[in-house]
Amino acid sequence: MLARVPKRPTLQDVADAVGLAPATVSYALRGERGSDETVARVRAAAARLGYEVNPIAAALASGRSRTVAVLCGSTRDLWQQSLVAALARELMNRGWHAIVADADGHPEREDALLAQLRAQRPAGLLVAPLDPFAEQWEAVASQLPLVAIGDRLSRAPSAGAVVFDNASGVAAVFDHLAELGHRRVAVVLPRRPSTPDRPAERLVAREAKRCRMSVDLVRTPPATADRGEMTAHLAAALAPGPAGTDSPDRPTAAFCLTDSFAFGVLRAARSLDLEVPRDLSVVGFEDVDFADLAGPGLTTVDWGRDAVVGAAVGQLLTALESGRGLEVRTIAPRLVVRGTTGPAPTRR
Amino acid sequence: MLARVPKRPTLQDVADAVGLAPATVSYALRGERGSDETVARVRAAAARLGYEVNPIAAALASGRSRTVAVLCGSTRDLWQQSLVAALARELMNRGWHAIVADADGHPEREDALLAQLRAQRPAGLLVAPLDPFAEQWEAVASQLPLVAIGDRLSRAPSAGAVVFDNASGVAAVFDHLAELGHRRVAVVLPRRPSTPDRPAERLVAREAKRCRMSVDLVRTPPATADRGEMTAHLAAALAPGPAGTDSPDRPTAAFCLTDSFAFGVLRAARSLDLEVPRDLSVVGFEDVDFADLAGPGLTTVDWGRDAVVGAAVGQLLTALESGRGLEVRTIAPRLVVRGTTGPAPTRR
DNA sequence: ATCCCCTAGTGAAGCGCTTCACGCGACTGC
DNA sequence: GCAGTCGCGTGAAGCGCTTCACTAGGGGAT
Repeated sequence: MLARVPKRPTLQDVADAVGLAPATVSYALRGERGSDETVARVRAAAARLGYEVNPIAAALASGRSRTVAVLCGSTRDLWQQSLVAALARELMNRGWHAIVADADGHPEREDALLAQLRAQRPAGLLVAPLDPFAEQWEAVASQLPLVAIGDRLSRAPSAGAVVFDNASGVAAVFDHLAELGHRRVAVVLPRRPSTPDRPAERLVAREAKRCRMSVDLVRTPPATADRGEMTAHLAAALAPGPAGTDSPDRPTAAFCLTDSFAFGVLRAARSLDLEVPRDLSVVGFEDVDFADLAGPGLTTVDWGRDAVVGAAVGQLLTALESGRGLEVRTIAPRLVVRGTTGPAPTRR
Repeated sequence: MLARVPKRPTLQDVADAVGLAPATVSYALRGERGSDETVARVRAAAARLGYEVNPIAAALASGRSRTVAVLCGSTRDLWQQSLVAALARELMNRGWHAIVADADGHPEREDALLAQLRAQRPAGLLVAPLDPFAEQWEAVASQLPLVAIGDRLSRAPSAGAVVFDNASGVAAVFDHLAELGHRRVAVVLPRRPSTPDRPAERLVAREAKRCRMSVDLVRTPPATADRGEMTAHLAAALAPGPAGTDSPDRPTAAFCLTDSFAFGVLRAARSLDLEVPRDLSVVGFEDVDFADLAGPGLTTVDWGRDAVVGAAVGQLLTALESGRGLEVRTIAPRLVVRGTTGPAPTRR
């Protein structure tokens, strides 16, 4: 038989202890009303009794809670995994709670998940890379403060966002590759059937033109448990053309819009017997904590996870606590040159 | 001005719709009572109205919730990060919610975090690697179903656990290294001042003896944002001794009890100009999703994250839903040989 | 001295659900 | 035919908090 759970003190207990009404105690603890002296007495009594408000009761009574829902596209993606962990940590540190969900790579599940999350009556919502074009966001954002991370939600003007200055990031990458003499670069991006003409592609096209480079667009299936498919796909895209032609008849650099893809390219390169960076330069576009952990270190565009998390959580909580409005903030990325980029192989 | 949030239907609304008492509806929706016909009618009405129970009100009234708190030592640890993400996903898929917190590497914060989590009145608790010897677990486990992951909580007999059969994992590693001719191995483990004589160390000592190998115990600071400290520490431990002595006067293999440490060793090796696996073999002891992502692929002991998550969540929810007791389950690890281990360098 | 307003504090009504204790009719067994 | 059961359904009491509407008293302005 389990020991009985010791009963926690309630607001009423504190009220009895100080000889005031529960309402007074409630106001005092939140510092909303009451004389300084009363507030002090109430706080002291609460501390003495070990009282803590029951957030569930508070949420029911007020219709609000100190809980934020975090929804992301897939925690199998390394960047998102690290992002979600950091978001949860930051929320916790600020005295809030996170309930997290991920669509696990199935965008069609988003609706159901969102409903499931909202059933918990979160005070706000943080959404990490999902389909930013979906119509639903408009309805959601009009009811619940929402901050998107990575992309502004084009259909939801009232939502806040923390976006990356992709233009400068992409420009930095192309400059870097151009300097190293690369003239043909594979751009690896996710295969997203639903959103044609993505800004990222236009950006890439523009920068490539500026640097006078040709681009192979490689649309890649997402990282699943079985990475074989992704690797094979990338290997096919990076393999040299028919023998006898000018070597290398293939991109000499790969620019991956996700670090997972970059790791995929590294695997593909190994399977093709291409040495990095001698035969192939590889650039990522995130900065998972461990991009520099293994091998020669991945050259990558660092999105500054901590800055992003700070901006997103800070913005949301400020809006929640002081009613200020949400806005779109831009975080400037930084190119981190490590070991996977080098001079383009010279033609023999 | 925001559009008004459409009022959600309540239990009362459903009751009115079917002409029954709220109590009846409540029982019917949970399938606890009522004739089949009534249950069907109630369910139909609920579906028609788009009714969903308000989990907050339910939690307040019943003192229980479909929420599980997940507490871990540090989501900066790659394994734990991936574990937490998988736990949250699994819980969500089963219709439960996760609220997560991590001590961020500060065991002394655990108490406060636990209090913060428990204030949310979770139905159960999932704790990933933290100090399993702490006394507090006893009190916690006696009040709240708790499943530990990675270590059985020695002070809390009523807690469930999913543990790894470390003995067979460690044995496999030593066999593997012995077969490759290694005679001196560095064992890299976390620096945990408070828990002397850890079983892991005894295990290592026993297996080393069995395989007639000598061991350098390397206690390493945890992976912080600045990985320099860790790398330097490891480099010092792996550097050859004074020149002129029998070469290599250093461990020829490193066995890391955490994959983060393995990546640290890889960095240290690079800084020492040791080639892996020619000069130094490296074995990890986890299997973060991406141990095979970069470089030659890390030889590692695979803890089978999905099996672990399934066992932990399954056990906890079964206990919660059907009142069955908790138990200690053991997951057998698997040695995955990849590219970071090879024959010991021969003495010149 | 009068009026008004402002502040501190309070009573009571919920928030939306669960659950206890009970009424009622139908069924069983003798 | 009658007490004892059993299953269905219900009224009402909370769970612990917030918040509205209000009272009482203490200035300041007039």
